[in-house]
Amino acid sequence: MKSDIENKCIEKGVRLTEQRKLVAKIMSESHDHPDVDELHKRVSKFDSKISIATVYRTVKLFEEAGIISKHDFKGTKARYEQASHEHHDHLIDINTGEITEFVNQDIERLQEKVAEKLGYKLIDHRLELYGSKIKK
Amino acid sequence: MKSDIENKCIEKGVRLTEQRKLVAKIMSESHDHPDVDELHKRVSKFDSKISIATVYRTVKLFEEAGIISKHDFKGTKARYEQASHEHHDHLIDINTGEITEFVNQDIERLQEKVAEKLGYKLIDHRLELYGSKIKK
DNA sequence: ATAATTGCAAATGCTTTGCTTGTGA
DNA sequence: TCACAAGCAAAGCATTTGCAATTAT
Repeated sequence: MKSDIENKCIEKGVRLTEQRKLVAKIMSESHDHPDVDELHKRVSKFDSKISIATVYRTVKLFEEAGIISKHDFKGTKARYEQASHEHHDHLIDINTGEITEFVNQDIERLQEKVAEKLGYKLIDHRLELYGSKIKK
Repeated sequence: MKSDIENKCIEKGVRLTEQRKLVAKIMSESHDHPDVDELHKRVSKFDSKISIATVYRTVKLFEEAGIISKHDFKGTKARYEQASHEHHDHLIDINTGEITEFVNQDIERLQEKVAEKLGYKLIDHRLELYGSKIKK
């Protein structure tokens, strides 16, 4: 059956090819934040001839359609995740690279306030926490 | 006389060359957030033979010594500013690229709390607001 | 003196693109 | 059918690096 992302492509009128369906499927099933290289590795298991240029073009296309999100965390290549309904931010483990998602409405509200106070309408933001696990 | 950054270099035992002194001087006097290209342009007015490779090496050196800070804002090349005593975050005007610095202790505190709740010690963070000016 | 730094150009790493062939609606 | 997409290799862009010549301590 069709993957989540494939359905969103149909919704948005994004033309589907075999390669795009495959990237859609893999991204739909990935619950981490793979970079393009990793994504290319994953799709290559199902289509050994898919070009990395196609993967680059596809993630860009999906991102521009608002179907997936791109993140440029410090010191890493661009990573992608399925765009989710609820907005969230990220905490990155500086030792392992592990990513935890979180939502904090208080911070969200304060950001708007800060922007407003400075005479701006908040359009977008980036909040990343970098930390190390506390052993208990 | 010696620039702020030049003094910090002496403090930290960073070897000073003519080129480094010049970059130090320009960065000390710059109250914006120039990228390497812009910085190279500015120092070239005083030393037309300075290589951009040297500028790259110098900002990297200063950054590793904690004397200047590097920022990778969305969709731009790396930009630098003199490391300042008080921590602050940035609001970027999405239309003009203009940068406004701000501090918000409530947000800072909440970030620590979020990290803690997730089992992490907060080591570093990145908070950037992207907005457009409200015309009044 | 001599270990570190410069300038240059070549190399790098990630990402994009031109072009020819293939393909989805 | 035929505008658009894929694959390949080449190009692009920011940044780094090897090497021979120069310089700071």
